[in-house]
Amino acid sequence: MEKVTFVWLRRDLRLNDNQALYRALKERQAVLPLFIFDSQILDELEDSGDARITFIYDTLLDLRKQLQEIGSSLLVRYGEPVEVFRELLRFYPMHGVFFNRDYEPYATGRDQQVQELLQGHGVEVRTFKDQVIFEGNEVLKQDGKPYTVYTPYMRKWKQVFGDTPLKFFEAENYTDAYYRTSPMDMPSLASMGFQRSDRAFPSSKMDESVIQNYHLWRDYPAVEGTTRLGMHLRFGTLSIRQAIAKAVELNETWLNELIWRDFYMMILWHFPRVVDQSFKPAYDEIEWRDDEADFQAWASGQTGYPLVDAGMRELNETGYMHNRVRMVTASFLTKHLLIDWRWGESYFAGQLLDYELSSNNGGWQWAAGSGCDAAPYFRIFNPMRQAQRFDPEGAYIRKWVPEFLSGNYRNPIVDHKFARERALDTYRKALKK
DNA sequence: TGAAATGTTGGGGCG
DNA sequence: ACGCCCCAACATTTC
Repeated sequence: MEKVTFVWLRRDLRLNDNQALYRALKERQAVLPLFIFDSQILDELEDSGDARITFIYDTLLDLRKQLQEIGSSLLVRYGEPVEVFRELLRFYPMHGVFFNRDYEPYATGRDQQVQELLQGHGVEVRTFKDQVIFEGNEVLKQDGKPYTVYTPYMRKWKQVFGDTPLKFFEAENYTDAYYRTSPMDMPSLASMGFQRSDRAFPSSKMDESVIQNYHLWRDYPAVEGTTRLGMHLRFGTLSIRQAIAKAVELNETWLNELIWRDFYMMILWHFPRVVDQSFKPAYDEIEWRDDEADFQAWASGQTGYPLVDAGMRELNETGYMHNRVRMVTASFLTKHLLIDWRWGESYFAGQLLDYELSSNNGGWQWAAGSGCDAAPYFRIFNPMRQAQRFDPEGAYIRKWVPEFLSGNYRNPIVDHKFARERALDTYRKALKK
């Protein structure tokens, strides 16, 4: 049996412009892509109908089909990755395992264990940069330390990026290097404890007119003015390099948003404690109210503030929320209701199809004021004013909170002026300690 | 990638 | 013609 080189796919679910796959195909023979449904991650999910699992599953079916058309296949397993590799070592003579680096704390620990296991068996492991343009140590301040403020980071990022065109990892010409095999079975969704979801997923195609007008329309939730590509960047069904190239060509504002993505991934990699601690430690002195009933009202879109409720209902029904509204709902939970940002972050993590730990954590800590380069604590969104400015016709609110106009809408859960002053008092008290 | 409170200015009504 | 007041509009400060 010939020696196989595995390419372990994780958050890079595509066959083209995928650095690990490209390098394996170019440098090796008998390359077999592998995906592992990580039971450590899946078992933590609360909803057995989680649409993201269906999305991954259907994406894998599609990749397997593409691979079968060229005489290869996709190996899919369910379990703890270290155990899966231990088993694969018994069945396959391995030449190597290639994969793209992941920067989350859980993933780095897991990948380290896998690497040790494989190297202990004499299998070469090679890892690559693929899901970001610049990794944590590639954009640093003069003093060699990481940036913790976005704007100077963004300037340096652009300086390092320069003006040479991006190189893509075009793999089409190397299909002979795939492992020849008959079609392989995949574990069923049911066998992993999941049911199929019928939720609609956004397209991974980049809409040029949306990108061109991004700076004009991105703040209006009633308008289809954002790209909705977050999910595809999360799972790698769109390459970040393709997106960056398009942004450089068409829209600076969108480019800056993509740089936020690198920024927050870099922050998470350098400061993994932000996963459960405030970037600014003083903010962990805040006496959160943590009121369960208020949290439920917020989560279910029953706060009596139409823009907040519209956002939460959009999230609950579609798995998506417009970015402007994410800021408003997050500000409302942390400031008006004085509920710990971790509660909100965790709720978004469970609902958002495009959920990405680094960005979600960064965004929540930004809203709560606890993050690096966060909004100062006294910057409190007025949900009525935000609605006036960004949904002036009320089209977004009408769509998600139809009873707002018919007069059956509930009273606000808390008075704005009162909640604002309560938040200021509570934050002030914690921060002057 | 705020909003509210406070300060300043200037036009117009009016005695 | 002038001073006074009101208040909108804008600017600055404060949270």
